[in-house]
Order: sequence, then C-alpha cells, then structure tokens
Amino acid sequence: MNTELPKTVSEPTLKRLPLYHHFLKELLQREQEAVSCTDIGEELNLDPTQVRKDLEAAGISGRPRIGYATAAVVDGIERFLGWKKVSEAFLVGAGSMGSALLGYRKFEECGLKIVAAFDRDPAKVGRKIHGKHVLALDKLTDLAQRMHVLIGIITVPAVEAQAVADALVAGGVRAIWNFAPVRLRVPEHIIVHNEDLYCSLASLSQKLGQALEANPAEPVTARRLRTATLS
Amino acid sequence: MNTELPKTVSEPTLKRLPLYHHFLKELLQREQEAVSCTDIGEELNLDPTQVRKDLEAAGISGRPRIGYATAAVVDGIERFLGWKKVSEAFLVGAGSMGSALLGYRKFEECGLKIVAAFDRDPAKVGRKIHGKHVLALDKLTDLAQRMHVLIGIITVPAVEAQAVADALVAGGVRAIWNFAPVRLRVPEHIIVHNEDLYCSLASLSQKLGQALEANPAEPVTARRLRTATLS
DNA sequence: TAGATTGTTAATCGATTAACAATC
DNA sequence: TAGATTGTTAATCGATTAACAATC
Repeated sequence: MNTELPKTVSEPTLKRLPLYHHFLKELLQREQEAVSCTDIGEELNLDPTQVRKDLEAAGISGRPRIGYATAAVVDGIERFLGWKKVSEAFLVGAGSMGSALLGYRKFEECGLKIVAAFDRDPAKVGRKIHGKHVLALDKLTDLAQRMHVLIGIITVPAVEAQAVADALVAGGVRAIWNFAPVRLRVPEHIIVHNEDLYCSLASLSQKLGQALEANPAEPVTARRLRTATLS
Repeated sequence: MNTELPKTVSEPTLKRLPLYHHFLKELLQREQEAVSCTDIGEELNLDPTQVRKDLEAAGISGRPRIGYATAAVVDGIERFLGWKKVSEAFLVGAGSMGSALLGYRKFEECGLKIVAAFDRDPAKVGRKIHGKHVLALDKLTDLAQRMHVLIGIITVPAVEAQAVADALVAGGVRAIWNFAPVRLRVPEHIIVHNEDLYCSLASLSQKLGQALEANPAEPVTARRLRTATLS
C-alpha cells in the first residue's frame, strides 16, 4: 500500500538542502512567493540543474514558467529532513565543545532536542549548562533506555569516545553525532556521523600550503614587525 | 626546475589522510615499523586499494611484499598536509564555540596556531581565553595585515559573519575556516571551508527519520514513563 | 503565441573498486 | 621459489552538468 520507495538521497544533496532552506526563509520574510532554481543557484553559487535535482530528490516539485512556491519548498525541506518531529538527544561530555553545542538553540528547529548532558566529572554533575542538567555518566545507559532517547552526541576526549559510544548503543540510541576524533566501532544499524575537526582542518591546511607555494607572501621584514607587535 | 606538478588531491582523500596519520602514530608507539594497506583498511573500515591510492596521492610509496614504513608514512602525511610549517590564525567571535576552539591544543600539531581572538563585546576584550588574548574587533584588519596572519576562523553569529569575512580578507588572510551557518562571499583566491553544523545535522536527521520509518521503536507506554522520569 | 522554467533523459566527470602485473 | 603486497591500469559506480522536451 505504501507507494513511497525508500530511495536514498546522496550526502551532498542532504547537505545542500539546509542552504536552500535558509535562503528561502529569507525570501519568505521578504514575501517573495515564488523562486526559480536559477535564483537559488545564483545566491548559493550552485548549478541551477543541481538545485532542481536536489529539490526533486526531496520530493518537491515546481511549475514550469512559474518556478517553485517558496513556502512549499521551505515546508517540503523541513518535512523531508525530518525537522517536523523533534528527536531527543543526550550529549555526553560537558567540556567546552559540549557546552557550546548545548547553547545552540536552533538545533530544536532542526529536529534535535538535547534533553540532558552527561559527564564523568563529579564537579560538573548536578550543575546546569545553558539550561540543561548535567548528569552522572554512569546513569547514561539506563536513562537512555528508559527515556527512549534516539540520538547521542559525543563530545568527550578521544580516548573515552568508544566507551561512551558503547554505553549509548547499549541504551538503545539509533544515531550518534561524534565530535571526538576517532572512528567508532558500532553495530551496523547505528547511524554515525563524524564531525572530526582535524580532518576538516587537514584539508584546509593542505590547500593553504598549495596556495602559498603557488603564490607566496610575507616578506621577512614584515615578519620582524610582527614579532615586535605581539610581544 | 620544479618537477612537482601541482596535481590537486580530492577532498575525500584529504579528509582520510588524518585518519591514517592517527592510526599509524598509534602503531609507532607500539613500535610496529611496517604496515600494509590491508591493515589500515581493516582498522578504519576502508578498501585497501583506496588507502593505497590515497597514500600515493600524498606522494608516499611503499615496497611490495613489505608494506609501508610506518614512520615514513606519518612523516609523509604531515609534510603533505602542511603540518610541518605552522600558520598563524586569528579567531573571530569569542563565544562558546570560539572558546572551545581556542582550547584545542592539538591544532598546533596540525599546522594551525591561533595567536589571538577578537570580539565585539567590550566585556570580553582584554581578557584571556585558554591563554589567548581577546582583542577588539576593530583592530582585526590592521593587525592581520601587520602580522601577516594567513588564516581566519569565524565563530560569530550568522548575521555578522560576512562583515568579519570582509575584514579578514581586507587584512590579507588567505584562508577562512567558517563556523557560521552562512555562505560567505569572498574573492576567488580565498580558500573557504564551511563547518556548518546545521548541514551536518540535517543529514543525520534525515537518515534517522528514514531508519525510524523502516524500523520504528518506542511504544507509547514508554513515552509516558519518560515524561515521568525527567520532570 | 512566445518565452521562461520545470522535468527528464543523456553525457561527462570524478571517485571508488576491481583486476592484474611488477617486485621484493 | 613462492607468496604477499605494492603499483598501475581498467571497470564500475555515482554525482554533476548539459541538452532538450514538456508545460504553464
């Protein structure tokens, strides 16, 4: 009876959809009711055909000659990305990165509600960060199970990440957003997204090196000035 | 005279190299002097041929039957990624995310040295975060210019990001690591890397939604228990 | 009607994977 | 020598881009 085929959508497409969403929300505020792929492409520096393909993948259609109805696209993207029904998450590791994430209020508009944080450090347990309770790490699995929390966010140091992942999986979590610079070993059916800043940085670093090689800068005299300035 | 052709290396490859680096450093500590692509692939769940191709792209070669010399690979990756010569960076936006990044000490091992932070907020200016001075935002361009800083890290709110990018570019920065959820408009020769958490989250969220549709969980009775537990 | 824009199919491009020869 | 592993070329796969028909 279900006509919808579970065609999977490519990662690049999934990451572009929020960009469209963001732009179209702006257009909505300016009360622009229709938009073409060309408009979107120009704003975001993307090929119009690619935009059209992405929207099609998200199940959104427009009308020849008219374009897409702005509100319909916004709504369609939200629905497609699962932003309508918010999932609860536990954040593990209330360090500086964890605390920063606890402060991202817009996550809730993107289907993610962090309901509690966990930390090993007794000094942090019992406190609140950005309005969220910090609980003891050893309660993680049990609470995840009882509360049927679906998402785990890992912001602990690398060495602890695997143990935390195990605890989350034991607690029945279905997806893990991993900020620790390690590859986690988890059962196949668990969705893992790695947010490894060192990997991103590596790519930036390499490109900068290439660019500097091709077109160096910074004469030595300037270097000397620099040292004087900072110290 | 320069035999090296500036063949560009793909983004996926660049992001895998740090993974190899991390694993091989571990092997080094265990004094394992040689390693095969199969070993690496098994550890990181990657195709051995892909590993070999990646290493080749980084200009690293091994020996048939023996494998790769662990130390040589570690060194080769560091050299290739530009981790040997550290570039200085300014971080703009000393909020929670900015502060978190200021605390990442390992960045220096990856070619990135954050030398100062900037913020609009007078209450933050003059203070130190993780040992780095917070300076007034209006000094950004001038200081970047005089110190020949090459990298800018943007951790300000979305609305301010473009202005900050402009200031960084005016200051002569060559690369921008952008954590604000906006697409920046910068001259062509500037390298921009977007670290848009909402885009990453979107992809996670969509996949979770798909997975839940295929295999739902969480009976209503459990939901009720949950509410009782938290409040 | 004419023209702009979507929808859709085909072509291109690039990355991954497979096959196999070279080599220690 | 035999066998394991690299190096390298070919095949596959998937995403992007181009071409063009359909349509309002």
